[in-house]
Amino acid sequence: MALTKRNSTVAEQILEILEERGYRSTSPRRSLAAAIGMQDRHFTAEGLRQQLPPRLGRATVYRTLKLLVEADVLCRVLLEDGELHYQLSHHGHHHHLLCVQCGSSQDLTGCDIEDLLMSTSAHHGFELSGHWLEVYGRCRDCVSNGRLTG
Amino acid sequence: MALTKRNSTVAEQILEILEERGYRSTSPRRSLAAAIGMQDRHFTAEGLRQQLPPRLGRATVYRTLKLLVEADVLCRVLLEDGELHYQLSHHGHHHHLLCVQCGSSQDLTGCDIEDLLMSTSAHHGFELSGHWLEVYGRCRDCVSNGRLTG
DNA sequence: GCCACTATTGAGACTGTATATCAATAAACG
DNA sequence: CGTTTATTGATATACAGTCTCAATAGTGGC
Repeated sequence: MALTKRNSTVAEQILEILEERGYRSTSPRRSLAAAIGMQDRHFTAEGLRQQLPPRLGRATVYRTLKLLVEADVLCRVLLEDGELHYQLSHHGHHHHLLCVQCGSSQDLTGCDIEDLLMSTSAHHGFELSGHWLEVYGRCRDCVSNGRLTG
Repeated sequence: MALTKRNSTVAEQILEILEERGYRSTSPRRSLAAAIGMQDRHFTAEGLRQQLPPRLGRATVYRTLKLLVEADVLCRVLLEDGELHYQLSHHGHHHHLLCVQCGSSQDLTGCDIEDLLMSTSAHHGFELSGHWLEVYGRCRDCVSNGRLTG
């Protein structure tokens, strides 16, 4: 259900996915989809709302974001300060490397976290059903472009 | 700085740790410490407040909880629904196995998460500075006491 | 014990995020 | 078209947490 760049735009794909799930294609949702397609970073609900016509109600923004998370179009990103952001989801369940300096994020791939958790949980007699992981640090660019750690 | 059960009560140890860090032993803090010592589960700030004399202000509860997290007396626990809880911290930085059925939590030990994250991050040119992990599932007791998955 | 100094408190206002209500509106489809 | 039903948005509300600031209360010195 995740987005795969083909010939259609991100906004079009978002609407398609919603329709596949039985949701109507409405004018507010088209605006939302277009705005989400323009984001190149993770964003907050309120930040997104400011980029939309003011007539679009707050509730609609939050409702739609929730739908899109359920549809795995978006994923939630928890910043180190507790702020909740959203970003396009590309890989089903995955985790993020969040740069605390420039705010960029990359997906954490090539990581056997799931396996490790599964086996460790088993040692505790624990039947694993889910987990939440965010990783904070500095991305390659920020590390090389200057030593400023602030 | 974490708690170690010796001859003194948890409440006494909490106050000692605060004093070591230069904070005064006040009546509200004694109430808070006593109440925290009574918890046998992770708890919310508001939940704790309801167990305290009403004259104890909301701000004081939140302020003290923050102090205790900084002092590593408490750690934060993020439930699957996004609710933030607190519980006594025993092992410095660690993670939790949270039972979604009975609400219990155990510390995740014998897990090389840090090492794995470190090496995987390095592959991405990422300089790791911190992370947040919570694991959800069913504890040993809930798994054996009945097959109900609800 | 008393004083002076300063940390701490708490009432209440405020912020930011998110959800609930519900009448009005607008898709979808025959 | 017209009917049906999802959707919307203004608004109220909820909730978690922080800020302000005058009043209070520890603490250490005497």
